[in-house]
Amino acid sequence: MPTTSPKTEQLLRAATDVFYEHGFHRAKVSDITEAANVAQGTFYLYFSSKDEIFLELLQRFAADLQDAVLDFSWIDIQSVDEATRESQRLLVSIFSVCADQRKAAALFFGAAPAVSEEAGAILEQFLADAEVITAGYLTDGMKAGHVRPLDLEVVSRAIVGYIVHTLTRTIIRDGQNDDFEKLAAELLTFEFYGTFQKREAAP
Amino acid sequence: MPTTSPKTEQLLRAATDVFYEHGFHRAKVSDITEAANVAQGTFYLYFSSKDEIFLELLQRFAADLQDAVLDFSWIDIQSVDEATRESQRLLVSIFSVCADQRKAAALFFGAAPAVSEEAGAILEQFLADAEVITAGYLTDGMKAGHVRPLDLEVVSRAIVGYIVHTLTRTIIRDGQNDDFEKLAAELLTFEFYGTFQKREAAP
Amino acid sequence: MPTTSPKTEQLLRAATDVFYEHGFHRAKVSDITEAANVAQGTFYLYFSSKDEIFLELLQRFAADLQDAVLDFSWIDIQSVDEATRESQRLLVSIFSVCADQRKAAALFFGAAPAVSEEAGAILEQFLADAEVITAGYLTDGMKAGHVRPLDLEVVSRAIVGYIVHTLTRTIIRDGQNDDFEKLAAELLTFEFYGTFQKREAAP
Amino acid sequence: MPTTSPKTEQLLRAATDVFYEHGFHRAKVSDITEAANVAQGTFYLYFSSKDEIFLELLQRFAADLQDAVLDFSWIDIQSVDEATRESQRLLVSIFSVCADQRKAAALFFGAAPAVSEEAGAILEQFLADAEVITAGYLTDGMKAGHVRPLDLEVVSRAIVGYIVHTLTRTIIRDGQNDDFEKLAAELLTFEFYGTFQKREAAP
DNA sequence: AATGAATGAGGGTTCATTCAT
DNA sequence: AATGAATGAACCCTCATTCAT
Repeated sequence: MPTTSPKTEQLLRAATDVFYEHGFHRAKVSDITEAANVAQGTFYLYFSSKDEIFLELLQRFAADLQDAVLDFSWIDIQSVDEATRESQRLLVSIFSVCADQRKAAALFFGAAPAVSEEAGAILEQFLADAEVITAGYLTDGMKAGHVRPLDLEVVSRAIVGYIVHTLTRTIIRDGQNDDFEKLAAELLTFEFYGTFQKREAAP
Repeated sequence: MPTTSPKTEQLLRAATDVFYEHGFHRAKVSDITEAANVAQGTFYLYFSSKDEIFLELLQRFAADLQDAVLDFSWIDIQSVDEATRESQRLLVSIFSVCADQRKAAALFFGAAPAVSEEAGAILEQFLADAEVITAGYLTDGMKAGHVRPLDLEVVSRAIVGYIVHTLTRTIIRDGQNDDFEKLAAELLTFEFYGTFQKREAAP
Repeated sequence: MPTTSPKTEQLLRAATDVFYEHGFHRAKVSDITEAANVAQGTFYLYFSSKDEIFLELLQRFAADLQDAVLDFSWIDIQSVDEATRESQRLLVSIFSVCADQRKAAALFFGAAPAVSEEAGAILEQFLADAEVITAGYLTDGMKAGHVRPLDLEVVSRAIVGYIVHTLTRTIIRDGQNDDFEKLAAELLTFEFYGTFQKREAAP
Repeated sequence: MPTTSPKTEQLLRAATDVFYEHGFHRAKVSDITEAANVAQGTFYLYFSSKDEIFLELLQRFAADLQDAVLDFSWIDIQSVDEATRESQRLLVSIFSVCADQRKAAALFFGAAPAVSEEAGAILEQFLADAEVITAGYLTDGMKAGHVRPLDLEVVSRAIVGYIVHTLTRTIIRDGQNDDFEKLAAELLTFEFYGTFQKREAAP
């Protein structure tokens, strides 16, 4: 039912604000319509239920995130430097999407599973995809010889974890909005080289 | 109001199950009392509200987690090997607490912010503490010369992030229940050495 | 407000279908306009309310029924045979109107009182008229000597009752659509002679 | 869910009054609870919905009617006089049930189909049963030789029709409350002997 | 005349909490 | 302490009606 029309956008914007402010369950449909300056009944011309508008919210944000991720390609990456640069571009891109849509991002990462199975599944799918993609590029790196042997499942999940956590806390919660390059660089250095000063014997 | 009595425990156990199963908002107080085999009114002899029992749940779990973390001490750690061993012990300890209380852990990491400010604050405090502790031990490592120069805030948050994400997905969601040593070792190798094969120029 | 225009007819036809299908209260004005292939607002150009179109519906049907009844005249009836023939013609005529407008008939006899006082009053008036007319022809019959002494009120009501019941169940509900002569004949035999084999002592 | 308890009865009584007064669709659950002097929520401890209490109402009334009808038995009826007396007893019994529960009777015969398929089906079943029973006793009468040859379906339906119509108009609408014997006698004379003065040639 | 988007009052139902026993 | 029946505030959603175009 959710089409694209000015009212749809208006309601989605209002809903994002209201859900972010009060939480999905405490938010009333009338809060949303008030924020969108329309009558209560108007809501149901554009969305069939409170659940649906939340889902639509998530799906749009998830799509934007997907776009940021898929825009990035590992093909034709030759050198480590290139990989680093590309990885940085990817992180910055993800950070930007979340910074631009802070409230939607907060709902996506923080509220989805508490709302409904369906909403939780959207986040779930995103995380699963992210882990698969990460595992894929680790595999490529191993084949190319840049990446050491490691447990793909464990490490790819850890990588997704540090990114998501940085997103939810630094970008979304704290609202950090600049220096994404520096942030990404610091994180990638951690990912690539770890915390140790020098590598003694590779374990 | 929550004291310790058999009924209190009974209700907390039931609440954990019910909240985990249905989610906080869909769970009814009557679901909890049914699961606990007491009358509905009895609930209010032990807890003053539905919110309160959820809070109590979180606080108990948070305390257990704290215990696991605080049990671990960085004092008198001399060598890298020792640090590695201790770090592994810590991770395994955290994993065990979450595995033993899977449902409470799921509510703690997944549902808290959606329930109330107060509940969210408990998780928030835990994560903040974890980041501080992590930053502390990175600082120690830097002083001792094992840890390379790095942005404390960014990296400590990243470290907490990969751990929490592994907890919520591998331990809590997937229910992995053994091989914690191996899992911890793999993660620490990632944390210490990163993903790269060899360190070219340290950036 | 209801005038006669193609749209008025279109809407009335659609309303008949929709009310019959869903019942007055479950039927939405938008169902009617959809069925009539006009916009929702158009409805209110021709009818001032949902109640009004229902009323108009009933009134038209009631008028058609009236016509069928009034077409029939007791004047100049001399013999029993003639009375029988005329009565049969009347019944067949009533049956035909109801069969031709099955849905309107169903609404008239079945739904009117549940919709509004005013709607109920239309049916009420029809039944009262029918009883009066019936009493009138019984009186004529008594004067003429064909009809035995009887309680006019009770018997005329009983006569209207068996006819209405046959209408609502055989013609309207079952949709029987032919052999009205036979049906009418059978009913009139019942009305005139009762069920008994032979008349012992007239009570 | 509807059990027998003082509150159940209280609510059913109140619902009968309110539905009779306002009609099912205009009646609010809060009207019922006010009339029953309980809080709105209490309603849902005893009935799962507004539809359900209406259904329960109908079922109880239908059961009472059934009882009145089934109490009556054609077995061992030898003479016409006996049949007449028994028929009269039956009618009086039905009349009494409807007079004692005028409002429920009005809802049963007048409102059921407009409320829900399920409610309509209860009335439908009652009428169908009544026709079958009537056909049965006509058949017996034909075998015994008292009843003339006739179309069972048509005449049994006509008989049910005159009774139901008398019920709904004389007993229920007008509230006639005495002289049921006389009324029944007059009706049975009509049923048995028809309206004609004397039987000429049996048609 | 015609449209169809917008309105907003209204009501059924849920459920956390209370309280008489 | 324990019960569970009773409470009533809260809220989602429907749909008859209006109105700007």
